Amino acid sequence: MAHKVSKLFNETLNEMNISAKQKAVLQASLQLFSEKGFENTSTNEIASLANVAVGTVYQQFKSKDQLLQVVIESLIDEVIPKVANEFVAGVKVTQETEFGEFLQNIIQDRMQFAVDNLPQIRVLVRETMVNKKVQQQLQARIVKLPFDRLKDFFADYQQKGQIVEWDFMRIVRYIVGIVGSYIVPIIFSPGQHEADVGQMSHEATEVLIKELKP
Amino acid sequence: MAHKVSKLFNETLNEMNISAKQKAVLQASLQLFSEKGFENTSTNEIASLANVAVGTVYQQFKSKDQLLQVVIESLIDEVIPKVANEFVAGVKVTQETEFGEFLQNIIQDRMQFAVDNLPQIRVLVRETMVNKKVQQQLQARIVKLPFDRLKDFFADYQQKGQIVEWDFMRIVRYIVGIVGSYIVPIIFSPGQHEADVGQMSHEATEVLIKELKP
Amino acid sequence: MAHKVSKLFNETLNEMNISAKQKAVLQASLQLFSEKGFENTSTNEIASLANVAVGTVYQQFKSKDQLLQVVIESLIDEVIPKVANEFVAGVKVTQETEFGEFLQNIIQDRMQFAVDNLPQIRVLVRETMVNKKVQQQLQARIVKLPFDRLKDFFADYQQKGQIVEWDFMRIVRYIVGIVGSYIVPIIFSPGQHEADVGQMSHEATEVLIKELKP
Amino acid sequence: MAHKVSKLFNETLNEMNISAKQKAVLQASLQLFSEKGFENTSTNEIASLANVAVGTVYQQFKSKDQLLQVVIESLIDEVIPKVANEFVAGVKVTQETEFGEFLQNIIQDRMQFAVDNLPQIRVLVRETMVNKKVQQQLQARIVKLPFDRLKDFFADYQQKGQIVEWDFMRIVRYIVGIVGSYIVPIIFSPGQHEADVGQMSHEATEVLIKELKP
DNA sequence: GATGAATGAGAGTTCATTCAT
DNA sequence: AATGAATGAACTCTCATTCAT
Repeated sequence: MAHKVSKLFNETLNEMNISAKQKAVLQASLQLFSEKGFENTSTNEIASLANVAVGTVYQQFKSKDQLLQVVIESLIDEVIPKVANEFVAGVKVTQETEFGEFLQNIIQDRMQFAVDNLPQIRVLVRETMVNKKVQQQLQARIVKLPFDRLKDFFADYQQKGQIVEWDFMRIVRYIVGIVGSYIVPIIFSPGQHEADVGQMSHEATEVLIKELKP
Repeated sequence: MAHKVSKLFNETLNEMNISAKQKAVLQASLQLFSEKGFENTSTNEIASLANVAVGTVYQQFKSKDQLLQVVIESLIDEVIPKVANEFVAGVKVTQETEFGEFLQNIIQDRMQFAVDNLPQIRVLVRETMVNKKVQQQLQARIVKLPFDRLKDFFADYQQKGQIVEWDFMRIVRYIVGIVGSYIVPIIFSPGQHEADVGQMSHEATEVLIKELKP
Repeated sequence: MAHKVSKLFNETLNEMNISAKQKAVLQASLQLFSEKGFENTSTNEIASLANVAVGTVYQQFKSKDQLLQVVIESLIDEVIPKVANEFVAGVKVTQETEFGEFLQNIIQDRMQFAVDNLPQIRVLVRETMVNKKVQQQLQARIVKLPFDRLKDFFADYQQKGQIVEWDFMRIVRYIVGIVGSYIVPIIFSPGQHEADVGQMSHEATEVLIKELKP
Repeated sequence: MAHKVSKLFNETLNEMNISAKQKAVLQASLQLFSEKGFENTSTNEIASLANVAVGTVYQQFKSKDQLLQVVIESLIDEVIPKVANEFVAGVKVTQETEFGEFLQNIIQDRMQFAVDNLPQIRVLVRETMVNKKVQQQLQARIVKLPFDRLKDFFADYQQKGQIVEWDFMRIVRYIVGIVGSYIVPIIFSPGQHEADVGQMSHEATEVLIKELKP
């Protein structure tokens, strides 16, 4: 179930009807913005990583800011919904699935996803901190994500009396909080952790099951 | 128990044996780095906010990078330990204090602290994402923070059988995770939330008590 | 007698044996050079006003400079001689025509011509100021203009004792000077004057008759 | 009576309270704008002619456009009024002065002035053709020039019956027209004419006296 | 002939840093 | 110690020109 954002990003670029060079520009931008941050990346660097002349960058994109916008918007408006859809659709659950197993699956999957896509997550996090427009776009997108199927599962477990009768958003908040307590340190310290997703997801599931008991 | 980082930052500057002008420079730097980010702040802006000539900035500080270093180091090596000390020292607990009350106090206090010091937290978070040196410094400092007294309290509650026998770091991780699930959205969306610390800390305590039950 | 330069320019283009697209390029160039000046006009703008791809511009013309050359040369070497010929040929004069009537006709005609063709005159004036080659071309052309018929008329009036025995060029200089004193302000302030050609030519004729009396 | 605009321009710069380097920048700008036109002059060229670093140009002036503005405004709002004042004040005329002598003096003086200051006149002419703001500023300034003393002289000659009873502005128009018929060709062809101011002013005076007879 | 994406030299501009005062 | 004009490397961006399609 875990995806490579870079692959989905490339698919998005393919749908954008731009030339191979322009795609290379956007890929180089994503990579460099992720590695060094937007302000510390020069258009010259982007061009040379993309094997392209500086002017080519500006053929399609009006400014460096617009380049960021396009990269971020692709992530927010194209990649994130795809990721969310595939994630939600990929959740395997039957009438017999215990909540613990269900939760373990979700958590392991999302942790693996985070660990697999640290650079792209970092760009989004960083730009969200600096750029108001990005904040609003991301927020607007998150609100619209199709979590209905997931919501239904949780409602089912609530009806069966397996988990507490809290609001769906509150439950999500705590799952994200506990998962984040493992993932955020990794996001912030690149290359320092050997992330053991199995161990982390096991622990996180344990505590969350306890937390969400009726 | 909650503190104003800016006040502690000023105290730190007073101890640094620098002139009033240089203090103003550091204060202006912290403010502007927090508002616009390091890269988007020019030395001219810093100088003019500090009511000082550009040259004066370079009298004391070798470079703009050093200026950031000094600001960040002051926060990490002076302010954070003070904050931690005062926090830990300020925790009121007796033999009769129930764990719930103890936890509620801690959480409310730290949430209030976070809400009161958003700009400074933002600088640290942002620079930690871009700047490897800052990452290492912050990490090295956190490890050395004097949490022994706190640790003892938790050990006590564990001995009394009031909380689960998890590792202290694991317990802290979950507390930070749950508290973070309320605070992080506020850090990322400046000016959008009316933070109701009372309500938030109440909810967070409720879930954490459940989570930490034996 | 007054002509539209744009019409003559088009005729010139028709004689040039170039494609419709290339004609559109030259027309767009003339228009944009006149509106914004050569340096402030980009080849992209020319192409898009001409509804043509940039490459098409360079199919026919070696460089942007050559484009200017062609436009200017068409004006100087084709349009101006035509204008001059038609003007000179169109002067109606018989043995009975008084000098005043003759002069009034000439002046009114040329003033109307100037007012009708301000944009093209502006291009020529502007480029003449910046571009040495244009200066030389224009000068060389003016010297060769076929003013013989006009010269004869003036010689006739001189023989009849109706006008002063000045050199033809000196007479022309003063006519141009007086007419210019009305027209130049209009050239320099686009859109500010309601040019009353009747009134202006009347005044100019009055003073010139006086001036050219024997 | 004839002045060097460059000297008056320098005086204006001295009154502007700017450093020697900044003065050099403005002088270099005037020179280059005059020689090659604004668009064909690069900030690098200005800096190197002024013996200054590129950055220095931008220390005082926000943009290349502002540099032009400052140069033009100095000419229009400082130099031109000074020139006009000195010219009008310098006109020597007594009750005995014949109109012809009076006119000859004026014309020779202004022709000499024009010939002596061709570069600066060229900048103004050229920018007036391209730049609407300059047009308005120049026009607004010309209207306010203090020609009262001159007007009185002409009124005197009119009362004495020595010249025709035309409106002052109409008389000025024709003087400018005739003088212009000698000067404009020189403005437009730099370095081609050996301007014989004596001969030119003599001819111009001759025709103007005739023209302005009652 | 026509196209327009690609090119890269060079433009205007910024800004961390220096240094004479 | 403080000043701020001066510096120039490096940035973003433009645009005349080319060339594979």
